[in-house]
Formats: sequence, structure tokens, C-alpha cells
Amino acid sequence: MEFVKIKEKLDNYIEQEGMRHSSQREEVLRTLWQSEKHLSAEELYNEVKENIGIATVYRSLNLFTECGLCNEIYFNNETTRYEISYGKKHHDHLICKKCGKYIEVRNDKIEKIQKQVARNNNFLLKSHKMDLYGVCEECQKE
Amino acid sequence: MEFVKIKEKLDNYIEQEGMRHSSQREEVLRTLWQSEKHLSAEELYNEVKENIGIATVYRSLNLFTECGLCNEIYFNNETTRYEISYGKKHHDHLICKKCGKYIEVRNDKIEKIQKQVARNNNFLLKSHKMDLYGVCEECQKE
DNA sequence: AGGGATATTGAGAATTGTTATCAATAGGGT
DNA sequence: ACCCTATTGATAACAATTCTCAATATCCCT
Repeated sequence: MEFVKIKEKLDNYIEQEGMRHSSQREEVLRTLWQSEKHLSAEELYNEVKENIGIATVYRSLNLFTECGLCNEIYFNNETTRYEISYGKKHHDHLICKKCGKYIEVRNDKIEKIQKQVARNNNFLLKSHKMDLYGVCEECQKE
Repeated sequence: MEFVKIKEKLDNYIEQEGMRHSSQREEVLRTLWQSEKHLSAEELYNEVKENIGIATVYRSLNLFTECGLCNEIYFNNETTRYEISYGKKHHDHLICKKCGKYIEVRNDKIEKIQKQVARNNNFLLKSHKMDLYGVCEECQKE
């Protein structure tokens, strides 16, 4: 998705909440958007530290999460990572234990069964998270 | 599973590794075993703090995890919790966002599809983790 | 455009969960 | 019973994140 769209979503939220605009927040958002990977707060901070303090990076990321622009990702007990989720469908992850790579996958069958499992337990399903751990194709060759 | 069996597994590991027995480790293990819930290190420590220091609790839990007696559980970024896994089949969790309760579920269909997804990506599957978040039956009534 | 109320920022302190350090204690082979 | 060394407990260290507060920036009002 283009950055303008994403920026717009943030601006809408900011106005709706009676907050103020700031160049720092925009730079954090743009940096996260430009990155192909799932960045941690610290990694993101390293890209912007000439202009922005670490506290602001954390504050921005929390704000983006709050307004539905990005997702917090937790793998095991590793530090939290962030990805822009706005406009993206939910996906699960294959995580390579050797190289740490994340592969995104979608599977509708699994989502159906998840709903079924929830129904069987009279559970009102809101969201889910599925991670498959193993060894990716490249790392198997070694 | 009876405690003797679990204790035996620990003792085997301890001997195999040339370690020594200790009453503290046994008490931590028994306390975890007696608990119906998934305890955090701190909660466990509160149950044994008259006899045992927090560092030993952490050391014991890490040891139990190492030798396959227990599992570390991570939900979101909450503190790590532990459950005895020895002799139990893998299960997933329904987690209530209101009361925090965890319901254990098993579903073979999902496991099959997971294997399929892995195969499609030439991924060598080792383990997985699936959490369903929502509202449990009781909390829906409120 | 300029002034003023207040949201935002940055530096560093505080907090939380966990691991490392190290002297005192205890297990177990001889 | 003795000795070697694994284990323990208190506390320091650490890493990730949030809080504090004075300085700065935004933006509403005129």
C-alpha cells in the first residue's frame, strides 16, 4: 500500500483523538513502512536516531498499534517486532529456527477449523495467532 | 500423571548429566505439578519462598524445560508461564481476553493442515503454537 | 501573523522479568 | 568422616520498555 494511504489513516486517528501532528511520528511511520522486514523498536531506532529519541519510537509504535496501523509480533520470548498491518489480510508465520527467517502464509481451511473449535467451546473468537517452527528450505541443505 | 513418574524423569536426567539431587528442585517441581494452572516463575516463587530463593526457582524451571518435563508458555508479551508437559499430548489454547482463563484444546485436523502448509513451503516442521483469543462462555454472559 | 494553552519530545530515571556473580552450604563418592 | 565441587541465596547486572519532567513545537484564537 502507498504511504499516503497509511499516513492518512494516522492523520485521521490523530484528529479524531484531538492530538497534534509531529514530524517525528511521520518519520517513524515512513521508516517502518519502507522496511521489508519486521523491525524491533531498537532496530527502528537505529535508523532514525539522528533525529528521534528511543522513547518517541516506542510511543509512536504503540500509537500505530492502537489505531490499527500496525501489529505487534511476538515469537517465543524474543523482543517485540512490528509490521504494518493496515490493508493486509491476517496471515500466519513459518519461522526458521536456524536462520530466523519468517515466511508469511495464509490458509483458509485453518481459519474455518479455528472457528469450529471456538464454537465447540462456546467461545467468542476475536483473533488468533499461529506459528509453525522448523527449518526452511535453504537451511535444510546445509 | 503421578508425581513419582515425573520425579523419576528428572532424576534420570540429573544422573545422566552428572548433576546432584536437591530438595529445592524437588519442591519446585512438586509445587508446579500440584498446581492446576499455568504458573509464572513469580507465582511459583510465592508458594515456596519460605524455603527457596527466586534464582533457584528460575534455575529449576529452566532445567525442567531443558529435560522435557515442562513447557514455557508465552501469551502476547505476558511473563512466561510454565506447565508440566511430560506425558501430555500437544494442545493449543483458547485464551479469554476478559478473565484471562486458558482452555486447552486438541484438534487433529488442524495438525494435518499445518503439516500440509509446511510441505507446500518445503519447510521441515518441528513444532507449532496456536492461540485463539476471544471471550469465554462465562464472560459472555456479563 | 503572533500569543498562549497544551501536546509532544528527549534524556535519563524507574520498572519488570530474568540471568550472572560469588561466597556459603550441601551432596555424594571415596 | 572428608573432600571436591554442584547448588543455593542474596544481590548485582541486564535488557526491554515505560515514566518523569523540563524544554520545545503545534495549532487554535484573535
